Amino acid sequence: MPGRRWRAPGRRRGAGAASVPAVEIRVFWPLAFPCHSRRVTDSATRLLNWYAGHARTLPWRSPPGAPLPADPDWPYRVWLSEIMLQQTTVAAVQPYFTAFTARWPDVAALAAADDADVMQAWAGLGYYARARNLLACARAVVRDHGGRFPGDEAVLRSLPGIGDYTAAAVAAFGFGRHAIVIDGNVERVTTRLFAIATPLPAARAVIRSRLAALVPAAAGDFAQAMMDLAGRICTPRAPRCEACPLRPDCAAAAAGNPEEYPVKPPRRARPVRHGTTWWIEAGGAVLTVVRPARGLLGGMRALPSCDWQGKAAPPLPGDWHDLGTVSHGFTHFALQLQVLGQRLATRPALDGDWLPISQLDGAGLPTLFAKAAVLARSQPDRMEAR
DNA sequence: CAGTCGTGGGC
DNA sequence: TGCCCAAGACT
Repeated sequence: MPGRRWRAPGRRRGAGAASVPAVEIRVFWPLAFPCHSRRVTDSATRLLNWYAGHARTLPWRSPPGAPLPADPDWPYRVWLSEIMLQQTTVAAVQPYFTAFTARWPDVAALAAADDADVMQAWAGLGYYARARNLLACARAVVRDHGGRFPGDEAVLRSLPGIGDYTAAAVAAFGFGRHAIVIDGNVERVTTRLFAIATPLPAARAVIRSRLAALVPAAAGDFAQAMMDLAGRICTPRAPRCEACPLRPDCAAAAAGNPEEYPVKPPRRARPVRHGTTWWIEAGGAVLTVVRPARGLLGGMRALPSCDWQGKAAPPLPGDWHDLGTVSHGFTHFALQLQVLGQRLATRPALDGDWLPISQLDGAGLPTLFAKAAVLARSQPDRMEAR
């Protein structure tokens, strides 16, 4: 039986994890679903056995085979991590997750936070709509759900910033519910496993139905295992099939072309846009603005700038000094941002906030404007006071 | 459906 | 260097 093949992982963390008896762990295992074929059940078991010995240790993850942490804020931590992990690497998320959970240890604390503080804390992580939706979601949980995250997938799905993937992930990882968790990792492993040649996104219906027959009772561990497998073995390029527990089952490996999955539509060329930002300095302070809530870098603190789609007039007349150009790549276009600077004896009457230059590093500028600020500060002699 | 929305790392 | 990529959601 599958349970006998399980062995205790080398290292474990979390309350009570080390004392969990084998018999208790076994109930999480995919013990013979009548609707599953033998082969599919074996695939899930092979993956879980691999995961038991190879799971990454992450602060938002309970160890393989372990019961859910008793911490009442566990779902909050899972949710926070999943929002941060959307299109973002584990390495990039970790310091932000640590900072957020230290500063806002539960959903009520986050819901009570000032918008500006959360946006500032999110600065540098990207996709800033996530931060706006993060606050909206925390406040909805407090207002509509008594400060406790719902465990039901459909209810989770109705909250701001939570789509199909995140709803399933929070239900499975945060509440131990049975859910079909599908992200880019799972898509890659699944399309290779079954050699699904339909291009994305049309392939998603097939992926879901194939996966539904594969997910065992331990749905959370299974999904985490798929992600670790995708990150370390079933990688986008040069997959290490020789080390893969699913090698015996994998149609793409058998055909010798795992790298050809998933099939994606051709990418559009990324245009280059040109824009201007203005460094306006007076008395050791620089003028900053908060960008409109929606759109690119929405809601973030920034330097005054044009919309880099057309011409824009400078916020004040005078002799502008060319401080250079910043190159920055966004998802669907590249930006060449010219930085023009002017140092004034007194602050002109302009909308925005004057920040001491010494405090700019912690001010929560997105990377684009942080680059522009570095450029401006690196050549103070280029700007003459008038 | 297809476009919008960041950033840093790897090759 | 330039391109692809990473635990997607929203419109």
